[in-house]
Amino acid sequence: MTFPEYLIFKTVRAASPGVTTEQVIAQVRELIRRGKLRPGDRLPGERELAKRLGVSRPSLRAGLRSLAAMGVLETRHGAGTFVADGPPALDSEPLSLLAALHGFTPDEMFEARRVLEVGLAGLAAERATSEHQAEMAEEVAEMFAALDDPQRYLVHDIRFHRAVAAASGNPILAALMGMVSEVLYERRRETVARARDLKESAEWHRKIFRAIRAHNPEAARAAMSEHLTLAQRALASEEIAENADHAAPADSGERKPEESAEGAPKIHRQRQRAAEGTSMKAAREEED
Amino acid sequence: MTFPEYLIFKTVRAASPGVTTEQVIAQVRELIRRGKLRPGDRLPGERELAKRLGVSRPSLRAGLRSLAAMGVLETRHGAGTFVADGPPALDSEPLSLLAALHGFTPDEMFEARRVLEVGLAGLAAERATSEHQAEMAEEVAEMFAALDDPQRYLVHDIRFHRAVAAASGNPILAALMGMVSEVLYERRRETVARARDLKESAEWHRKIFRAIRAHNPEAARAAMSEHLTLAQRALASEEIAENADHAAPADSGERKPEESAEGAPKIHRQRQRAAEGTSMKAAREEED
DNA sequence: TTACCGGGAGTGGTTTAACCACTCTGAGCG
DNA sequence: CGCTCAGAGTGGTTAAACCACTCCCGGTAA
Repeated sequence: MTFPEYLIFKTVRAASPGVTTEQVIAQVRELIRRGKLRPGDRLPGERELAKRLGVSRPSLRAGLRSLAAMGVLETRHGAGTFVADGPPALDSEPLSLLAALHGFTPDEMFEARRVLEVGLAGLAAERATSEHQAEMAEEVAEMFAALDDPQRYLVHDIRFHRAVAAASGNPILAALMGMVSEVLYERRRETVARARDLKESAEWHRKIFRAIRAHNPEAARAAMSEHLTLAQRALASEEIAENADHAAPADSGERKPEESAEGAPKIHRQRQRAAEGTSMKAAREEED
Repeated sequence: MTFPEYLIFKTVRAASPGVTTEQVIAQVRELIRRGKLRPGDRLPGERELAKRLGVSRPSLRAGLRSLAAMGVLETRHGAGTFVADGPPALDSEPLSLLAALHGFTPDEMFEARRVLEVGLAGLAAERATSEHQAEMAEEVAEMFAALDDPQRYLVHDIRFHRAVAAASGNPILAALMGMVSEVLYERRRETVARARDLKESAEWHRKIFRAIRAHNPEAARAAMSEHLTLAQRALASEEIAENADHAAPADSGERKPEESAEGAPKIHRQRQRAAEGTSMKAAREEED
């Protein structure tokens, strides 16, 4: 007896510019902006929604997929389509691919992270509540307890920085920091086994925590900056050691030779004019 | 005579987990990470690509659409699908929707922007080349020349900040700044007509420029911070004036009454467990 | 020779209709 | 009372066909 009763979704065909799929996106986007759709909400089924909007199901699906790639929607096979909930977060995948596409260096990534985290540390020192302080203290303690287990240490390292971000009270900066960090951690997970000097790292985290607890923004910023500079240096040396093991793999992959006669371009190269549209997607990690 | 000669794209059906579409995404992602696909490259046609990967065309399209929503690909009707080129940029749409979804305040957005731009200004002061300095000087001049034309002023305002970002030498921070700024400018475009005190704003930009030219990071950071604080205050007062005109529209939209019998939920509300995937999309703006 | 412009080939965009795979729920059974 | 499993409803995939748009190339006229 499902009835098209309260029809928030109205046919969108009339007087709408652009391609059909764009209309679907625009429709859902407006519902979100108007507050009609809130985190956790479940959308009507694709068949019904397509009927209501006056578009075919594949077109509807294309639109929903774009929104899903943007992190706005989540689809669960067999269950339905939902508005993303959970803490505000931006997908790291677009940034990761952007990095691969334009050859961002780890140093540039670290620099971006330092700018963000130093700012976050300063804000956290101004605003951290006792709850946030307790969370940071907890993670610092866990780090000291995991000095002999790099993998476990890394988990609490990440959580500490996440706690600082939360304590800053600025969800946008926190989301940006998370996005950048995730890309960096992708690389770090591979070399973390070689991590050394965890003790010194833990000490720096404690220093940051104490400055935040003391509500001393300048000290917090300085400590965070110093910590990240050291971490960057440590990571660089680890990767040098890594590359020393198996001779520089660089770009030569384990891809089959696959005859590439003369410098023939693998793909038609062709210039294009500027345009629009983008999206991103990534995998979330769980908390133990 | 198009021949499947150098087949970079190999069938992906064998031993691949997850849904079909994900395999397409993973395949293209890997090609990008391996450097086989570079900005500006044109992908094979959808029909051929689908055949090579061993998936149906709709599935292939779904994957390509996700990547397009992430900003990695660009499709042009009648022309083809291309790897995004141009300056590294992140789509602002996901952030914009995230803001609508979680109710970010303009103050929070401005704070995020200040952290980013103050950092960028500091880096620019350390590294700006004479070309970058010339660009900034040009925009400052244009701003002074457009004091009586808020719309035109705004254009050069945006360009100045973009120039500073470019001068910082850090494309990641520049992309993040652009993403945040774009969301802010969406709102500002509406109230810019009321802009006042453009003279003072221009003076601050000049101050920032002079600090960067003098390679004085601290002065550049301070000037940028002050400028943004003032801009934030000005925007706030503009919006107050704006709301004073037409009585607070707030949430009540011009949507038809459309019977919403009893507080019935418009959409089935239903909790869900944490998951993954996201995406975003937005429109690029052109240069005059 | 040069400039224009028309058409066709090839591209992405859309639709239809059907089937598959997964999830959730509730009726029935133990 | 608790478990199980079948069914309904969900998103995921495929097929084949057609439409709309771009681009380029060849013919034509200046």
